[in-house]
Amino acid sequence: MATVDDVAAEASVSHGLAYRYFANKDELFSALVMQALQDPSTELQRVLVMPGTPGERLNSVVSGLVNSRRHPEAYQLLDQVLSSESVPDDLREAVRKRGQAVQAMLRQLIVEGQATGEVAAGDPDQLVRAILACVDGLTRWATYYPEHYHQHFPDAAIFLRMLKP
Amino acid sequence: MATVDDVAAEASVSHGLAYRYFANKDELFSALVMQALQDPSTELQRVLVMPGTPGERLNSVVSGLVNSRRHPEAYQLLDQVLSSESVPDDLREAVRKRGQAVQAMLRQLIVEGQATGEVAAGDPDQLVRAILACVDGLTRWATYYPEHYHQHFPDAAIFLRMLKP
Amino acid sequence: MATVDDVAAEASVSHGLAYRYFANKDELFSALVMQALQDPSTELQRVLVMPGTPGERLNSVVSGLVNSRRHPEAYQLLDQVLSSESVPDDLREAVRKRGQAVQAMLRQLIVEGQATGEVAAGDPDQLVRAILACVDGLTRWATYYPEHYHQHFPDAAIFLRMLKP
Amino acid sequence: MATVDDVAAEASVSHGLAYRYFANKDELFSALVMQALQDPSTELQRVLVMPGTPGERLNSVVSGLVNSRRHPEAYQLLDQVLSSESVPDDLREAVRKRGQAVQAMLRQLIVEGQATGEVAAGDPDQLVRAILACVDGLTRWATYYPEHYHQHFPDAAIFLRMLKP
DNA sequence: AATGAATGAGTCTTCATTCAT
DNA sequence: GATGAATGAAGACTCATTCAT
Repeated sequence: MATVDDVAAEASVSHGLAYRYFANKDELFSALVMQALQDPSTELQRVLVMPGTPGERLNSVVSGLVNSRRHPEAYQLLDQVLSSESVPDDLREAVRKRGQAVQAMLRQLIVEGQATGEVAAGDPDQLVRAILACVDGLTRWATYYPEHYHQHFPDAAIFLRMLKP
Repeated sequence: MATVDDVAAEASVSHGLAYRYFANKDELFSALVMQALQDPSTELQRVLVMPGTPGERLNSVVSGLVNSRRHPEAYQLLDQVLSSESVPDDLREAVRKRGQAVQAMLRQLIVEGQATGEVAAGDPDQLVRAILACVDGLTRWATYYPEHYHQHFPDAAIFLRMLKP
Repeated sequence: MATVDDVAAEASVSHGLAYRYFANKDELFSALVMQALQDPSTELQRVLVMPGTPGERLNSVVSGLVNSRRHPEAYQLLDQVLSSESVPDDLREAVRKRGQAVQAMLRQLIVEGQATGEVAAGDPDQLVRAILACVDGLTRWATYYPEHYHQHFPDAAIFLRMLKP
Repeated sequence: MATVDDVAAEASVSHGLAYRYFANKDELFSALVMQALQDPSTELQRVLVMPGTPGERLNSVVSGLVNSRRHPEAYQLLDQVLSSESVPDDLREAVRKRGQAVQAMLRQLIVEGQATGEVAAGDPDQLVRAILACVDGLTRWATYYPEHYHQHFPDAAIFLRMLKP
């Protein structure tokens, strides 16, 4: 991971000063993550209050999730939180919690969509996991194969086929 | 990353012994990764020489990839290689190379499948990325949400819908 | 060789601090040696530009070399550099180079002294080696028999007899 | 210093076997040194019982000491003992003791030589140190400037001039 | 007797953290 | 508030030593 000196230099302050604002490295890192945790969530909230059938709103949500990975910086940080062992447990838990909120929201839309016949039958939990695994995978690809990432970024429509009846 | 002591303890030996077998930590770690790199790859090769139409073989490959994540240990290690900064460059490159080999193979099948009409039209590169992002995402889910992973493991059929015309 | 902890403790600082000033142990040790290499060399240069016959200047040089061993600390360090296997090659070479400079200077004076008849005839290289072996030997004695070293420190006149015609 | 593996390999046995013969590395090293301590001493004993005036015998002793450094291997080992910090104290003491025996012997001959007028007047201890410093210095030169060592090995006569009245 | 697999204490090095200025 | 000198805990690596075979 980045050293405290790295982070402080990035902010153009001394590492000593960082300890005036944050008790330790974990808290400094947590603060950065919490910030990333806020930004994108708002976008999702808007989708939830949108009008339309469950299937239509599901389309919007999934498209939003997929396309948000066109600028994956914030998500890459959240990714790191989950994969790094040196991250404090409570931070990892916070990130995981947020992931589960997205899961629950998606599950609700899927169940409603199945009721209206707009979404394929089947275990809604499996469908949620399938969709979210894809979105998470996109984040990883953005990180590790950045060269061709934008050129062949998959259209959200492809992922939506998984939900088609 | 795991310490040499961690790895040695995992094998129930002292860290000193590890250095009888591996020149340094990098080589120890490389050996573990190379092993993970071998094991599952053979399975994929078999699928390639299978009989059947491109679409049928594509079904097999994707099902194989998806279901291989039911036991994600080896893939988690490969995941780590890509995400950890402290991994030697040549090792990361080896893992990336292998990923690209899978990409190429999948792309070939998709192009053939589109020719026979078994696979949806569209940029084959996008389809490849969509599929592989999903598979990669499954590995992450296995790692960070292990509790409910097996209960609601998505059926390969869900992912195959992305390729359906 | 001394450990980094030893050297740091000698300077009453933590080993960690040593790494603020020196990239690694080799550079720390090199710095100490280079310092020892500078200090006494200046003295010799002054003798070379002294007035007087070759024989007189030779007397001064040899007396200077011999008496410099009354405070052998710096020379002991140079001694260590040559005798320790764990010293980096370039450092050893620097010390060796300096020894050869002293040799060359001494040889020149001896040849001139032989021309004026102030120095005994014979292979000048042998005479150089004889004189310098003695001086080196004094350094060793200072190190390993420090008890009686100062009480019976040999007068430079004794060594000068080796050069008397 | 050499590792136990090095020494064992030199003797074409496993390091494990070394521990059957020697309690530990120190004792192994001590045994090597003690062996070197025996060999050359016999030569000196013979000189002591030689006939002749003190001055003549002194000539023989010094010539013997100087010329013994034409094959300095054994003495280099003794050198190491004194200069290495990791040598057990009792071993260093043994080597030092032997050095002092040579000193005492030489001093006796010098005192007798001064009585007969064959040796220059002056503090006999200084003369002893001067002679032995030279001999020790020769050992060092053999070790650290081996290239030109034999070509210009100083004749014993040069050193004997230090004792000339 | 002989081997070499196995252990762990000791050393170099990094980096989070503290604190005098 | 702000800096960076200083510390020490932790990790990679070496090697003397032990012991099962």
